[in-house]
This record gives sequence, structure tokens and C-alpha cells, in this order.
Amino acid sequence: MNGQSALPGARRGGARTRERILTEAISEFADRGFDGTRVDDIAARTATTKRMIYYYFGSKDDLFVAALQSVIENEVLTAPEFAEDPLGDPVASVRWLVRSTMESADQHRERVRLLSIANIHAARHLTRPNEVDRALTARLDWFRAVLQAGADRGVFRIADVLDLYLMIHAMSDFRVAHRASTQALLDIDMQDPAVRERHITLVADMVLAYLRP
Amino acid sequence: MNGQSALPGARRGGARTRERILTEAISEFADRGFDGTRVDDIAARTATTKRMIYYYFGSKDDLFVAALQSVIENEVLTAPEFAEDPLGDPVASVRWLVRSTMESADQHRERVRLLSIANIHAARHLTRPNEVDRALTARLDWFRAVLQAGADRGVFRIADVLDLYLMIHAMSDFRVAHRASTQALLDIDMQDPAVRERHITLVADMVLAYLRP
DNA sequence: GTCTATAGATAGATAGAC
DNA sequence: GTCTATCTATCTATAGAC
Repeated sequence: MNGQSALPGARRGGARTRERILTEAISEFADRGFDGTRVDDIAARTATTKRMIYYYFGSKDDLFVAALQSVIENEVLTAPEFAEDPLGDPVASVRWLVRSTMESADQHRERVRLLSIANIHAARHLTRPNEVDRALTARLDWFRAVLQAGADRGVFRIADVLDLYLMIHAMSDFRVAHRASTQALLDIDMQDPAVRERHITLVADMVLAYLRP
Repeated sequence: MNGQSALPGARRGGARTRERILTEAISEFADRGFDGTRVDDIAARTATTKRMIYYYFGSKDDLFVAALQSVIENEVLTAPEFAEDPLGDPVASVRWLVRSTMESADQHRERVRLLSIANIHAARHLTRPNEVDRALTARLDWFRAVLQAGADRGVFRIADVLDLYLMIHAMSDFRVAHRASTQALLDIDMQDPAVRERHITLVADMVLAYLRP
């Protein structure tokens, strides 16, 4: 809008640079962990220099905070809309939740790995933006309504929605975060789509069997 | 105790030094991750110097390999003997397996964290000593016999022993490895013994409900 | 087996011009 | 907003005496 840095072209250029840095940072952090990642390497993978990383993000820590927040937001915001009416078929709704959670973990490998890395550092990089908070609350509310509808109709027993949600996520994330050791110790290939389908069915069956009155 | 290096006193002293290094390495690696750990810091926590770490372990990588192997062996070797006869009560046997797996993860926090860290680095540090292999095989054989006994008696359906074992471990390890983020995101305190008991019951109920024909 | 001292490389972060 | 050049600290690993 003026002759200096606020021009649309400059702003777009800046935004693109910032985004490219963030993209490469996510990839490097996910592959090498926080301390294993070199700021120089991230810069080398972008079209710019290291100086821009500090210009936009201030520090390596803050860059990781931004990377973690980005992948979480991205997963939450691209999550499929609830395909099932919580007042419709409770069994189909639970199956849908399990499938979408497990497929989402598989598709957002970097979110799973970054969260795992953040936990090693006591999650000091973890923030919870309002958008994420809202999406999480909405998801839990939906799940609660599903369980309530099932209980009202006598097809589900009473269950703790938070604990169930936690365990579904535990099994989903573990498949991605512990891929290497599971291959080495149990010889299970979690990248195999057939194995994934088998696990989706297993987890859905476990949850539904638990919920049966 | 003596003048030279081959005397028993020296051997014991050396073994103690090596063990002290390993103990502190496990603690530091578990707290800070592989690249976040400083060899100097490990040395500072022992009664010796950094030089001894290289004398005994050769490199930081090999020290991590030894640390990971040590915590895995330690957990496997201190695991409780099968308290249940696989040909006895299948339901009680499954409950016992779930409880001992989940309590073991809680008690061997460093094993869980080191394995999580190893997975970030594609498990390149993970070895599988014969002793661990034998214990794992014995455990799976026992679980398979339990499932078979249950099926024979018509109280269990046919199930994949490996997948079930995997999911029990997923839920056990996740509780420890993702403690920080679960506290932040879902406000669940997994260090609370009451919560642990709730989760042990939940997981056992899920598995047993799934197994019901 | 244990120590002091240090090599050699590289990390995160910044100065300052344009 | 972007670049080159560089500071300062620190890291893994080793040399070499005892």
C-alpha cells in the first residue's frame, strides 16, 4: 500500500518465505528431533538464508513452537467433518471416529512425530491455540453425544468419554511414532495398508465390544 | 586396593565405574533425548571423567545403544513371572497380562522414553539381544496359549495374538511417553495412581470385551 | 584405568549493509 | 526483507602422561 515493505508483492514474498521456512523446519524437526536439527540445514533447504529464520521466528525454540502449532492446526483444520449424525447410528459413529482418528495419524506423520519429540522435552513447546481448543472440544462433545445416544437406546453402557478418546489416540499415534521399533521387535509393518485396515478394524471392534452393555 | 589393572579390586572398580556411567547416561538420555544430552554432563554426574566414557563405550552413539539395551533387558529380566497358568482361568490371565504390562511401563519410565527417542532416530540404536528375544517369545507363547485355552473353552473368540499384544503395549507406553501433552491437551494426570488403576481396568475390559465370542 | 589438556569442527545467534 | 560475514560458545572426541 506504500513504497516500502507493505507492498502486496513484498508481503506475499515475505509470507512465502516464512511459509517455506516453516515447511522445511517441520520436515527437519520431524526427521531429526529438536536438538538433532540444524538451523543451517533448514536454511539450506529453503531459497533463503539462516538470517531469515531468526528474522521471522526469533529463535530455534520459537521455530519449533511454530512448527508444532502448525502441524496440529493443520491436522485439526483438515479433519473431515463429522460424517455421522451423533443422534443417528451410535455404532456407525464410533466406527467412523476410530477410522478417521487412525487414518489422520497415518496421514499426519509429522504431527505425530513432532508431538512425540515435544513430549521428550516435557511439552514445553506445546501451545493450545483457541482454534485447536475449539476443534478438540467440538470433537469431544460430538463423541459424548454419540455415547449418550447409544446409552439412551440401551446399545451402549456408560463410559468415560475422555479415557476412551485417549486410548483411541494412543493406539493411533503409537502406530506412527513407534513404527521402527515395532518392525524390529514384533516384525509388524505398520506402513502396509492391509495392516492399517486390520488395526482400524481391531480398534473399532475393541471399543465397540467395550461399549456393549 | 592394588597396584595394577588386572587385580580383582581394579576389576570391581572398573565395573563399578562403567555401571555408574551407564546409570547416569540412562537418566540423561531419558530426560534430554539423544542430541540434547551432553557427554560432559554425564561425566559430571559420575565420580570420573569424560575420558572414561570413551574408554568404556567408544562413542556417544554406542553409549546410547548400551543404555537402551540396558533398560530393555532390565525391564524384561525383572518382569514378574507369569502369575497365571495359561491353562487355568483365561480371563484372569488376560487381566494379569494387561496389569503387569501397564504397571511395568509405569515403573520403567526410562525404558519407555529411551525407546521413544530411539524411534525418532529410526531405531538405529535398537539391538535385540538373545535374552530379550527369548523373553519376548516366551511372553507371546504364553499369551497365545491363554487365547487358545479360552477359545477351546468357548469363552474367547479367535484373535491375532501379535496385534492384541501390540495394542496393549501401545496404550501402556503412550501413558508414559505422552504424559506431558495429555496433561496439557486433555487435562488427564497419568501420574495419579487412581488414574492408572482406572486405565488398567479400562484396557483389560476393552481386551476382554473384544475377546468375548 | 584414570587423569589433564586440547584439538577440530560446528552450533545458535547477531552485526550491519542495502 | 534480504544478504554476507562473523562472534562466541560449546560439542564430540582424542593425545598423552601416569
